[in-house]
Amino acid sequence: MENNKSESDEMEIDLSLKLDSREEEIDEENQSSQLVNAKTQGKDQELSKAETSGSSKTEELSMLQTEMNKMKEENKFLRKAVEQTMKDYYDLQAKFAVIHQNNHEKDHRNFLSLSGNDDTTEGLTWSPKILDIKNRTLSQTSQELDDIMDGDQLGLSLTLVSSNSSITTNKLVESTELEERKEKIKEDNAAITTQIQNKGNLQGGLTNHVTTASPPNRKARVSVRARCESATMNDGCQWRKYGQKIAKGNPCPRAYYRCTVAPGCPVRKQVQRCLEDMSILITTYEGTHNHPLPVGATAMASTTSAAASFMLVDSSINPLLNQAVNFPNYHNNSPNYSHRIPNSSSSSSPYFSNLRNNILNSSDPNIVLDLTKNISNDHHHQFPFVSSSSNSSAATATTNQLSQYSWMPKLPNNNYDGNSNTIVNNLFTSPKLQGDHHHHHHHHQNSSSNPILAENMSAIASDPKFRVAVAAAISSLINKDQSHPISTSSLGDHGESNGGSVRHSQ
DNA sequence: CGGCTTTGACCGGCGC
DNA sequence: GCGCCGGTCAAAGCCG
Repeated sequence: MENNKSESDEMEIDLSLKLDSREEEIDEENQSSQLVNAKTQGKDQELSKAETSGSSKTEELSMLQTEMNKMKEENKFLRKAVEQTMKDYYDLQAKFAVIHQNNHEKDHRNFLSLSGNDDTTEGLTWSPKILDIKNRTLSQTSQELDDIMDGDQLGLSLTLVSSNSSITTNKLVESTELEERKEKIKEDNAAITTQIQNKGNLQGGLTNHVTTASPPNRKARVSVRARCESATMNDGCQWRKYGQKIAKGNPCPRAYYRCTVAPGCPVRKQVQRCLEDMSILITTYEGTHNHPLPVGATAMASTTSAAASFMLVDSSINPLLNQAVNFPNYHNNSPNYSHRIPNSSSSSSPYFSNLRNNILNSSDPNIVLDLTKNISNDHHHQFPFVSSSSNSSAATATTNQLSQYSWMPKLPNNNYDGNSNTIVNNLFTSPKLQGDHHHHHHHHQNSSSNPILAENMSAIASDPKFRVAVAAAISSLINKDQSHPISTSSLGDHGESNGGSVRHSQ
């Protein structure tokens, strides 16, 4: 652990240096952009020579003021980015500590699994993740790093050596692995630093910070709470009931369904009425579809995807959460989802990282999408809010465009004090609902700290294409990391609430 | 008749 | 080891 300390210090220094250098570069960029603006102004002035000198001065002044405002906002953003980077850095540190601990506690045979897909390869889970960060953010860097990462991703070489060597050798191998991970953490910091390069470019930031989930140790789940009169929600998939039980603590029977869209599809779902409010149907999805899903899947799919992405980023930091995340996923071969979107929403936005941190504090790995909130009563539009199981406070009711989808009933207010991570349904707000907010976002608590970012977020998040893109991106990210798709189905299937014909589940 | 639901039996994990 | 509990199986019955 002392080694850890020294490493941390070392990395901290590295990070700060990188940050400094980045800021310098950014300053240079700002200066150059200023020069460009100045030149533009000069041309403008030439074109309007007829103007009086007084008016041109006024114009120049206002432009300068605008410029200053821009700079201020950029500085704000940069500050946020730095803060976020530091936070990520500490998160990584924590992660490293956990892995370090795991390395000593873990049975060696855990490392003998040939792929990270093995349920027992908890110790390896983070390697592909970091690799992914690297591939996405530092692809332009030296081949050495790629080699390091490749070797680490394989993990196989290490484990084989381990299996054929004495215990002493194993320890050496472990330390080697630790060294590599140490390297990776440094590289990860570099990746985060790279993220700052995209200051002012939200999308770039998103791109860089994306990580992918490692194979969960146990099946992850995404629960959807929605008001529904019928027995099940019409989520666009075909389901076959294979069991029913009365779970302890809830007199309402829990029904078990299996996806029948394709033979052998492992996706299951559980449907149960909420004890506190019988009008609320809790649908829990689990597993990954082994078949293509219709393109139309946007509503539930995107929401659950986003939820999953939060957990996904989360899981990159907290291995414990890794085991629980359910991602909506589409089949690898599905042409509809084969395109890759290099970013996922979650991480670079302060809002999302707050969300992530909230989830991080939760001991409950499951995700709950609460679609029972009312749309109209939210005058203080906020970004997604998560309540964790350790936190008894109910999720703040917010609006959700999802409730406007055909399969969703009209939703009255409901406060939910669940035991899971509850992502309130305004994950993505509709453009319509949001229209007013574009002009008044500075009134909102969360938006006030960074209006530009908030506006960007709003604009992006309100784009339906973005939601589809997020779902596709997540699935591709996940698929890239794993030879077999992570669980997720869930999202995929209900995704096309409009399209699919459900034969029986209801 | 095929596909579905129903429902009691069965199984494995977990805590005591 | 035992009992509880959640989840699944599979036989029987239902339905279009």
